[in-house]
Amino acid sequence: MDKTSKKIIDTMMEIILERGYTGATTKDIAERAGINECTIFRKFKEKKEIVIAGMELPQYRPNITSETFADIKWDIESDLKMFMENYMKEVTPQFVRLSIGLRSPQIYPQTAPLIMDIPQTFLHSLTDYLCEMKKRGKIKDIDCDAVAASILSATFGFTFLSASFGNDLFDLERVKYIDSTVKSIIGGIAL
Amino acid sequence: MDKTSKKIIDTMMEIILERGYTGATTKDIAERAGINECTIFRKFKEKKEIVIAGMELPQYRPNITSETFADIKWDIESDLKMFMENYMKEVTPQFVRLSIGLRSPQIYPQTAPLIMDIPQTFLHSLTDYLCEMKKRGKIKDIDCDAVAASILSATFGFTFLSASFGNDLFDLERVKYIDSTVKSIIGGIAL
DNA sequence: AATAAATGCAAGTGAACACTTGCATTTTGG
DNA sequence: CCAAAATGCAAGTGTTCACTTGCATTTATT
Repeated sequence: MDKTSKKIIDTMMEIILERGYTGATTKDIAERAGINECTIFRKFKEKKEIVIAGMELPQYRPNITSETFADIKWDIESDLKMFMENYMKEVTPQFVRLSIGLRSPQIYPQTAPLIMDIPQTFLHSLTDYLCEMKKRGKIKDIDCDAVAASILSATFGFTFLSASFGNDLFDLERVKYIDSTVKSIIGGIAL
Repeated sequence: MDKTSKKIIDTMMEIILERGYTGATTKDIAERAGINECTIFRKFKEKKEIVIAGMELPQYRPNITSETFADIKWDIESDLKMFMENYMKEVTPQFVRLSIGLRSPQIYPQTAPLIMDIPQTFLHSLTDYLCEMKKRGKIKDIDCDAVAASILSATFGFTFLSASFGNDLFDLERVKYIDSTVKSIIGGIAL
């Protein structure tokens, strides 16, 4: 990847974060990247291609695979924290904002699968983990799919809401949120 | 509100669900609504105004106020279910998709406050409720803000993910999800 | 230094879009 | 039935956008 192409991609992603895909005009990109507009089209066949190329860079694609959640200690508290922490480490507010910006009809079909892959991987790893913990007699006889769904939703929901509304909604550190959520789910809040 | 204006709004909202705000051209709207394009501009000063007018209709604005969560029995299980159910009853997948479609730079500043109001109301009501339950000695000595954040995130996260990915991600009924989530949070999953 | 590749520059193209206008026709309400 | 209001129709405006072209200039390679 040459320097100019990289600069174009970075600038495009930057503007998408601010104004979404349709709001990121090639003129804007050129201006902010400090290059000529026609250079963009010498590097990329069309505007779409910039984003697609960007999504292929590790920098813009959270590295969520089953290995992301492989460091399991078979201790429910530290493991759940690990799941949530590693998810949030990769799925940053920036990525969430980016994926919202990518929901333009022009490119959604091509970007959606890449985005959807992430919750799916989390869900499968977590479900497998919970089932194994149940088998080992380390947790109650729960519905693993449903509990995994709760934890994914709580993890994703916090990330999304923080990314969207910032501190206006929650006045809560990530670590504190994870701590409290895991504590509730493990020990319950009832007496 | 006259019939034609209503038809325009409905059609606009329908197309926004499919293709977002910028994807909803006035030509499309006119065509699908079975009216002439210029009629749109006789009813509304500009395209934006259609959406703003739509968002003011109860039909497109979830009715989430503190009263939505007023039916409290002071029983933690049924109350938490009530919170989650009433939220999900109002904040439908359709509304979530709509609010995503409304994230165009052209109208975001004007629609954002309306959308943000909803999680905020939920959060405040739920926090107040948890504090009161704590005071009454009905639940553990928890961090009410943090637990409320978990429950909001879990509720919103499920709604969003279902709206985005449908059954491809979760194969889980809403009722079952709520049941399981509340059960985990109350009783915990640890032995 | 010579050559080739990358980039700048300026102008432009065609399409799509929001929005307008003037006038004919239909619908509505008293 | 009649007047006023609402809508249709057809054509058009100006702007913005993605994308192009031809040529000059700079940068990198050998």
